[in-house]
Amino acid sequence: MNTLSYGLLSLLTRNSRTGYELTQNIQPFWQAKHSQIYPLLAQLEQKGYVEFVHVPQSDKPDKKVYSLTDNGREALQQWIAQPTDEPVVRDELALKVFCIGLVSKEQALKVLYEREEYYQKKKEKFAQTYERIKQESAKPLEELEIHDPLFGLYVLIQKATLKVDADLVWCEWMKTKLK
Amino acid sequence: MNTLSYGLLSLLTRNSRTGYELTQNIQPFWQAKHSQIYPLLAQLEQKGYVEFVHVPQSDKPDKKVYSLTDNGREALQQWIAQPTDEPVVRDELALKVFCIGLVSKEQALKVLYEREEYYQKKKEKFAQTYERIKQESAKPLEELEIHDPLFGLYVLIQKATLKVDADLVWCEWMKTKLK
DNA sequence: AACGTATATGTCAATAATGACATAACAAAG
DNA sequence: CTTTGTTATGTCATTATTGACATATACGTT
Repeated sequence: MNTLSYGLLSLLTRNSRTGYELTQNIQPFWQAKHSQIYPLLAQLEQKGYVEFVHVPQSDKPDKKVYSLTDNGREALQQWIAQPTDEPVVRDELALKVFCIGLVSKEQALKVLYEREEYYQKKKEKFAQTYERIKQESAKPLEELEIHDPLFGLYVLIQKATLKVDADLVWCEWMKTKLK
Repeated sequence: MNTLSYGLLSLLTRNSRTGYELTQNIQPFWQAKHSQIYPLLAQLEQKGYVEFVHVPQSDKPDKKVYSLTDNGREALQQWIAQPTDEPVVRDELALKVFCIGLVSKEQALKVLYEREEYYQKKKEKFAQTYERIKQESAKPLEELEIHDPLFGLYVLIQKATLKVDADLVWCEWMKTKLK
C-alpha cells in the first residue's frame, strides 16, 4: 500500500470525511488530485480499512462519507512503527535560483516577489487553521498532549509555520542581495 | 519540456558534468534517479540544448561530459521568465504525525529521533558545501552578487540551512512535548 | 441568459518517477 | 579470495501522479 493511502487513513482518525474533503484536507501534507484519491479510497474499502455511508443531499450532489475501521486503525499503527521515508521536495524555484545569474536583477526580483506572495498566503492559511483549532479545542493548545485528537494537527501547524517563516526570512534577505 | 530537464540545464550553467554527476548534484533541489536523468539528457541533446564529448578512462568506466549550448542557455532564460510552479512536498512524517496519538510517547519519540538524525546529517552536508564554495570563491561569499557564478548555489545553501534549522527547532520542541 | 465557482464522484490517457535488471572495472575491507 | 562500494551508462516494467473529460445541482456575478 502506498504512502498516500496511509495518509488518507491518518486523516480519518480524527473524523469521517468524504473523498472530496480528504482531497482538500491532505493538500498541506501531501499534494494529490481527486483523480488519485477516489481510486485509492475504493481500494481501501475493498481491503476493509475504511467503510462508507451514502448521504443523499438535495441542494448539493450526494456524497460518500468514509470512516476508519478497526482494521484500518491497526494498519496505521503498524505503519507508524516502520522506518519513515525521507521527504521528497521538488521546487522549481530552487532550480531557477541556481542559474539566476542568467537574468537581470529586475527579472530575478520578479521571480522572488511571486514566491514571497505565495509564502505569505501560506502563512496566513496556517494562522487561520491555528485559530480554528484554538476555538475547537477544550484546552489551551500548549497544554494538549499526544493522545488528544487535536495534538497532531497542532504540532504540524507549528512545524509548517516555523518553515514558512524561514522561507520569508530568506525572501527578505534575498531582496537586500538584489538591491 | 518538464521541470527536471530545465534543472539539468541549470546545473550545466556552472560547469560541464556527466550524467552521473548531474544525478548526484541535483538531489538537494529535486530528487530523481539516474534512470530518469539519462533519457532526459538524450532528449536535451536531440533538441540541441546540450552537447557531450566522450571521455575514455582507463581506471574507471568511460564517461560522457555534457555541456550547455547557446540554445540551451536561451531556453533557460525564457523558462525563468515563466511563472514558477508551486513547490511539491511529500513528507511521510507529516502524515504519521497527524495520527501520532495512536501510539505511545515512546514510539512517537522513536519516529522523531529518526527524523532528527536525518535533519542533522542534512545540516552537516549543507555546512560542508558552504565551506567548499567558500574555498572556491575569490570573494567572501557575503559580497557575491547575482552575476557571480557561485551566487545561486550560495543563496540556495542559505535557504536550505534556514529551513533545516527550523526543522531542528521543531524537533527540540517536540521532544519537550513528548517528555 | 451566460459564465464562473463550489460541491461531489468518477474514469482514462498521458506523463513522471521508481525499482529492478544489465554490464564492467577498480579499490578497499574482511 | 570474496564481498562490498564507487564510478559510469543504459533499458524497461511497474507504479505514481497529473490533466482532461464527464456529469449534475445551486448560487452569485456579469
